[in-house]
Amino acid sequence: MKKFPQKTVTRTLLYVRTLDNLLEQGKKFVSSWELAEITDLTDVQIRKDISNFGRVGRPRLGYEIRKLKSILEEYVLQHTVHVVLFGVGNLGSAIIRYPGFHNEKIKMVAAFDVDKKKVGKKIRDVKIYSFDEATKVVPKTHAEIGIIAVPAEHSQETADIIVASGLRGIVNFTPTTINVPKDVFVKNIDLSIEFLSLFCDIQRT
Amino acid sequence: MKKFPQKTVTRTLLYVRTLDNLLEQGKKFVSSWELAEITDLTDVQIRKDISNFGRVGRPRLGYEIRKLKSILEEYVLQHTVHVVLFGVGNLGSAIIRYPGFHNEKIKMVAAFDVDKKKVGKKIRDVKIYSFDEATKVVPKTHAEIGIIAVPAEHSQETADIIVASGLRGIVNFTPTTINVPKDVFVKNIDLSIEFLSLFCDIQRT
DNA sequence: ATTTAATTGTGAAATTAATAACGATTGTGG
DNA sequence: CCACAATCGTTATTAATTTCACAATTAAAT
Ligand SMILES: NC(=O)c1ccc[n+]([C@@H]2O[C@H](COP(=O)([O-])OP(=O)(O)OC[C@H]3O[C@@H](n4cnc5c(N)ncnc54)[C@H](O)[C@@H]3O)[C@@H](O)[C@H]2O)c1
Ligand SMILES: NC(=O)c1ccc[n+]([C@@H]2O[C@H](COP(=O)([O-])OP(=O)(O)OC[C@H]3O[C@@H](n4cnc5c(N)ncnc54)[C@H](O)[C@@H]3O)[C@@H](O)[C@H]2O)c1
Repeated sequence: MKKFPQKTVTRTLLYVRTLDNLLEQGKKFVSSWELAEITDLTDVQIRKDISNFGRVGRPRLGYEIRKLKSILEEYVLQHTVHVVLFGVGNLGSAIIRYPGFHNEKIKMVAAFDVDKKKVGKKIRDVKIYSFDEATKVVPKTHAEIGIIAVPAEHSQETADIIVASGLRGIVNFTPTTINVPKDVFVKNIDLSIEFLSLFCDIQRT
Repeated sequence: MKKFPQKTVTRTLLYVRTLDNLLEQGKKFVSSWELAEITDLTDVQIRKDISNFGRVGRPRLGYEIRKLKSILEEYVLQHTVHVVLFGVGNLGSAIIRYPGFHNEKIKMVAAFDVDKKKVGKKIRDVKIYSFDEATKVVPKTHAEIGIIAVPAEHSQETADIIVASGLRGIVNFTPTTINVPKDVFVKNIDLSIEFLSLFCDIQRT
């Protein structure tokens, strides 16, 4: 896999999502300008991003949606991502029920909780295991990413279990920074910070 | 409010969160190096960010935590942010119950749903109103930010209601791009894209 | 009082990302 | 078949951000 600007990767995933929608609407071609309208970016930005993946557009017509989508996916979506969830509380339950995590792109394959009342249950075909079973169960699921949705004070021990289970990616919803070996990638999603930074944007105008 | 690099603002909010924790632990001083360890950034980055707000550190000792915190907050946390929620489903219910949205920094003040069974109920002291009441209720709450947590196909109409209610900020959890006037700020949180981009990071190593 | 070592603060360099400018291509209509 | 206008793709330019190098400061040790 060649390496592209990090931002390009994120936007490319947005393009794929958009192209999916356009396909559903029965459209065949789309121009960089139209994509810019939909995604709230600029047409130049979009052409620049796409140019990373080769010459795929046709002057006067734009991009053939199906073709563009398949080329982009080749670079950013080689195969299904399998995720496991740690902490089936308020947030975890919502995530486990999210249809966006039960499709051909992302599949949730197992969940873990310390609460004995939850262990053994199933939500949306996802079985809930005890935390102790993680290092044994996770490898069998072929998961690549673990989600941390436990109380903040247990985020580090959960991260340790995730690492011990062999996962290389973590999405951390707790408002804490976790320590992991440097070959493990962490994406922190701190909702409070998102809201506060948006508020700063508003104030500064 | 002066304007600082956008990235600096986000990190500053992270520093404030970290300083809060250190204070709770009873610490008095912290060095840029220690902050770097905790936040997983570099010490230079941290000093550079802080230098935007004046000379606050002391060589040989580091930063006095209480003082640093109060200076940073002066720039990024003038007062409580009030938020209202649209869509009290799986995700919305989790958010409404999140303690992080019921403190002196962020306060959820109202929720809205079209489901008659939910309207009139209360979760965590937050009353659920009907969508029709939004333009009347929201202004009374002094809210600044609206959250979109309705099914994706209703995101645009919800955005329209939020704008009509006079809010200048939107946090959009649906996997769609919404159209709003240019003086309204939108923060899109697309979990699927977060997961997929993390997966790209993993693959590229 | 002087030295030393740790630590901050900052201008300059390097990197990364976005924007602009413009040439190249090609479907369309005459 | 030719001119035209729309659209892509690429190179150059500018802007934002991070990293580097090092001077300035000062608490602590002697
Ligand atoms: N609720 C939200 O909308 C929201 C939003 C942003 C961030 N968060 C963060 O997500 C995390 C979970 O939030 P929540 O509202 O779902 O909390 P919750 O208390 O509802 O759920 C926590 C779950 O983790 C399990 N758990 C408890 N102790 C555990 C341990 N030691 N190890 C493993 N699992 C344990 C509990 O059994 C429970 O099922 C918290 O850190 C919170 O700060 C929540
Ligand atoms: N569940 C998750 O963890 C999750 C994660 C990421 C994104 N999302 C997105 O968040 C949104 C909500 O997800 P969810 O799982 O809570 O869905 P949900 O179906 O559980 O909840 C949707 C809520 O919105 C209300 N609603 C329905 N139609 C409405 C309308 N026209 N106007 C206003 N409200 C309406 C419903 O009554 C319901 O309470 C979706 O767009 C989803 O894609 C959800």
